[in-house]
Amino acid sequence: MARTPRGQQTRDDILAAALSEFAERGYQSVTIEEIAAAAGVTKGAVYHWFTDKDDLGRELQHQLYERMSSTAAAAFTPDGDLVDDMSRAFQVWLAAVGDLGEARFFLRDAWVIPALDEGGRVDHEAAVEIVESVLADAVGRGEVVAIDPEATARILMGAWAEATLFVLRTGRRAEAVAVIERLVRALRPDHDQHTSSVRPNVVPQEAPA
Amino acid sequence: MARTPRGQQTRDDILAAALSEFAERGYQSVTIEEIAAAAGVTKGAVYHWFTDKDDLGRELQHQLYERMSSTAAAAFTPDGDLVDDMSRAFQVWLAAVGDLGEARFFLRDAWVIPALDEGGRVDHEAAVEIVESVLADAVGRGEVVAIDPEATARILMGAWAEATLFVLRTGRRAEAVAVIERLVRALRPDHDQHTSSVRPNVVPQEAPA
DNA sequence: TCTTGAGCATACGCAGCGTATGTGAAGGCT
DNA sequence: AGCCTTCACATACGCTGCGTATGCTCAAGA
Repeated sequence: MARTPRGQQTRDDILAAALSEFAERGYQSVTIEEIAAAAGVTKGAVYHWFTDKDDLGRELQHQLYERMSSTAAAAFTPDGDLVDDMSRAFQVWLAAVGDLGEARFFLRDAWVIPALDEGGRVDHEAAVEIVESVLADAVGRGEVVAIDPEATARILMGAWAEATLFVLRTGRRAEAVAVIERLVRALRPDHDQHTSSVRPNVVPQEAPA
Repeated sequence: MARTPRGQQTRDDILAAALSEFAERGYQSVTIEEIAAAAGVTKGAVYHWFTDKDDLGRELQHQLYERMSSTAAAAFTPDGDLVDDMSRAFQVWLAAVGDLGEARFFLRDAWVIPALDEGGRVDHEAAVEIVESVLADAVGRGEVVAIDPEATARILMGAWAEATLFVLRTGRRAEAVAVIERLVRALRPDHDQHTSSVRPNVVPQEAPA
């Protein structure tokens, strides 16, 4: 695809311009020519590097996914506490997310770009599978009640996405984190057996804003 | 708008045809002329009853919302148990939802039809406010831990929507209901009172815009 | 019978996407 | 030193689909 350094530069320019426009005005209402103009090239350049508008959108989705998920996925420790891991992953994710426009493009417009079941959703499916396997492990260790891992993973991702938009819209980050943590904590077994090992009293390392 | 019975009939035909097409192939890829053809009329009839494609889409969204939410909202009893109410509301909602295509149109395409913050989302905002007020009441009664009602309502709605799509895709209704119930149960106060000391893991990050 | 307006059909302009084709510059080949 | 090829775009065009402007038809009053 990208061969010469000059070509790579224009390709990056196009992607950056497209992300900016998409974040500001939404995927549908942005024209190829507008993207080209914002990148300082013409339509031909865009169609040289991308087959069509959806291809460009999918590439951007993939880049955003890489940026946000790579750090978030690292927050899941192999045998760590599920609630801690999820809470940390969510906050790392929040830090990696850009502004509200980018998040809306990433989380909402994502469903419009491919035909909804084509190749563009592989990233999202991969993310679901990560959460799913983490949940399955936790279930296996008895840390979490026996609950369908796939259903739980997908539903949690829905909550996750909505929480992201809420934080970016309102700025009330602590509230959203508290809710997410509370929801994940719900997956722990009931306190009937009340083993003291499940006592996650986390000491704050820094003062919360 | 709709004056004569014949006109009302045509208008209903257009709406029915549009919903069918949207559910099958998605909002964007369906043409006005295709809708008109499916309804047995021409484009002129569609533009006689609706100002544009988005207006038609918004009307359908509103109809679907009415159908699904009217029953679900009735499941919330004035001073009932929150977990029971939410669980019942979710199942009533599931029963009112049509097929997967309709749900995808309703839950996914909804964010594309207006400019995302225009008048089309009033239904969704109203639904959020219902849940929010129910939560606020429950918080006031001490039935639910002190938690931001708006954040909780929105995040729960995200989980709710994802659970709906999961059920319609997989048919595993019981699993999804179990997860939803579990998540709502998480909002109840802990039996042992160590909630107030729990702080989320703090990740260094500047406040978003 | 004539008018009026509601309910649609037909025809058209225009934007925006994708394609087909043209062009200049930077290397290789001989 | 000329030539050719390939990359990296630009230009021009056709086509689709939206919205609009206008024309037609029929039923219900006047």
